Amino acid sequence: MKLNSSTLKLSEFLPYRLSITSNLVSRYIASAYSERFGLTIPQWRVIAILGEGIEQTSKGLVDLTKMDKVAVSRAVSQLVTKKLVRRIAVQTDGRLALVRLSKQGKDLYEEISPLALDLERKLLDQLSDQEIQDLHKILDKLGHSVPEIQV
Amino acid sequence: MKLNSSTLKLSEFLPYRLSITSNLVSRYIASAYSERFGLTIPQWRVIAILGEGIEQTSKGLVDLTKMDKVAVSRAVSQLVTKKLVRRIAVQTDGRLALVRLSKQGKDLYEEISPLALDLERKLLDQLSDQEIQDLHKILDKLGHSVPEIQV
DNA sequence: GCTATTTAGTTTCATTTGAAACTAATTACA
DNA sequence: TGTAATTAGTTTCAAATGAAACTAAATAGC
Repeated sequence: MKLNSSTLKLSEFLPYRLSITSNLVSRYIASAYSERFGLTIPQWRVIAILGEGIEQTSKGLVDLTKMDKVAVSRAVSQLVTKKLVRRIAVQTDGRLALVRLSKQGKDLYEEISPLALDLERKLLDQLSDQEIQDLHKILDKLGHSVPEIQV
Repeated sequence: MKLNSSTLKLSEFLPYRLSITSNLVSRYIASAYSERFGLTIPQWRVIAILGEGIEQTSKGLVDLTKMDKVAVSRAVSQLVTKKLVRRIAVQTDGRLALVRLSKQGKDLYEEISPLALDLERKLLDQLSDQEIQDLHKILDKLGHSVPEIQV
């Protein structure tokens, strides 16, 4: 394969290819969550993090989801409205609120997470285990190569 | 490395990782084009395609950039305003207009394309040639794994 | 030839997104 | 202590995005 070193071809330009593929995957995943559970990707990410542990502050969610604080703020508000999470004030620091899955939220998490893993499996179906490992490693490296705010 | 087969961890969930990394890369590239040339990513993609050949219809640009026709329509209009491209009516088919780089557009292309390759090189700096080839192959496979509209 | 369908491209409108400003609380430190 | 700086989180406003409706031209099928 030509390593695109001196001539520019958009179809082989990696930032372009990465963006196209990622958007394709995101749209696929987003439509599954939206159709089946009425969730947006930011909402789903918040639920996924909360499902992994007990609770998080919004700041914790920002760090763990890599979304910006506006996106997290909105996703949490929407999830509160849907009664999937609750906000719990912290006595010792009035700026903080812990976010925690409600019973309904936990049930939803239990229902979605197998689907998510299944979607991932379908997506990675054509890749060997080696390629999946390679991809993780490559994404790590790319993340570290981008100046400024890293993954 | 754990292959994430039965438990869900967002930080290892590939659709998520792909999206985060791709957005990071896109933001990095977008800010370079915007700061130095006042171009958006869609505008840049149109110029990149036109720089590879002589001219294209908007439909051709849609197919080659994988952007939707609204995005292409807007990018072309903006580039016409900036006098970087011209629209040329087609005598034999009144629906079509060919889009072609102006002299200024060509000059800009000549200036940007080395920068683009340079940004790509910086980004891929930590990857071996083998890994770069792997990444291309993996993106191909992922694109084909997504149901419906493929890359 | 004449109507129906398809195709190219644009416009409209509603939603999403993100930067910047803002509020409220905490911490630093003179 | 009291003021300045920092931190958590929300709101506001403007720009980007995308689906759907629309215009105009070409093609298909009768």
